[in-house]
Amino acid sequence: METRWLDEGELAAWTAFLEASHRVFRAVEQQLKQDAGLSHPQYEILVKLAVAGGAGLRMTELAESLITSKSGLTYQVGQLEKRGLVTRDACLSDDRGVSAHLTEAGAVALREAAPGHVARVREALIDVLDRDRLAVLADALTEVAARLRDTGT
Amino acid sequence: METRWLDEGELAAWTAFLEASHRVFRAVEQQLKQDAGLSHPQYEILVKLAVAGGAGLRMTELAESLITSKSGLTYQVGQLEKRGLVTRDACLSDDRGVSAHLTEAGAVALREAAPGHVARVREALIDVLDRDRLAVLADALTEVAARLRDTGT
DNA sequence: AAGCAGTTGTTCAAATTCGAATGACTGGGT
DNA sequence: ACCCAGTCATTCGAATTTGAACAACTGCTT
Repeated sequence: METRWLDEGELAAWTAFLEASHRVFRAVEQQLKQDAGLSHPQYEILVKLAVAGGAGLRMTELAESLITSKSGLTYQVGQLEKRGLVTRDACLSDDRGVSAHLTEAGAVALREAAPGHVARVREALIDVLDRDRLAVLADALTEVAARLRDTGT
Repeated sequence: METRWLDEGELAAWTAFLEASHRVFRAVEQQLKQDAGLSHPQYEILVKLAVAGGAGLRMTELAESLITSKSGLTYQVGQLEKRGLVTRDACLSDDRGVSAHLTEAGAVALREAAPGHVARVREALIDVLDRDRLAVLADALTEVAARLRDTGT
């Protein structure tokens, strides 16, 4: 099959996507590490667990929602557990399972980290765009994510 | 200062950005590794060097355009050099400098890898969006990238 | 109730990433 | 000519990531 190369506009879109993603992640990562001593994956784990509430979350659910490998998650949760921000408990309904919970210290750490993180997210992405472009961006990327999610990617 | 939390739309945009980025990178990474035996960073190095042509590129220039650390680049270029896809030569005008060049084998590897890569990029991002949304996306992310570039991030 | 394919989470080794430290060199000012 | 702050690329160790292999368990089927 003949390759359909990217035209000028398409290439610009791809390039911008690459550069923006890298730079935004870098900016966020740096802020969190510096001000809260957390990596972005770690911060995301805390957020997901906070949202989940008392019930906690299974490791697999957590790994899927973070789009990371299971082994990577095991490692990161281990790190957070060492610091006392997270607990791992056996699952009642499924002996194979493990569910992670936010500790009180974890909730505190999240509360303290959140304002600086949100500020950086605004600075790097949200506040750069006007309402309309942001809406289109959200819509477009939601669809992109959804497609890949369904593909099993 | 009082924190300006993200409203519903803003949060949706940030979430979509996170998920889409992760999934797109993952998809691209997987395709390249599987079909061409290259990591995405490695592929990008080959592309930049191909564009640069005979003159090659300084390590620092390369690192900046790839948005990676210099030490990370040294490692990856080392890997490519081992495989004979890239050469490192002393810089004539600056004895500290090193410039990287694409070898004939590197050019071949790139030619062979490109079609599959482009196809995956289309599938994951470009072809998911209509012309208008793609244009807005490109425009928006170009600005996001530019801001962070200027900030030194 | 026994088998079995599939799921769950961890462990392991290998690959990659980063930042700090290093050694070499540049360029301009004195 | 000499110094000195700054740049260049690499090296090093530590942290992180990944996939494959593994052991334990589920729940369906027979």
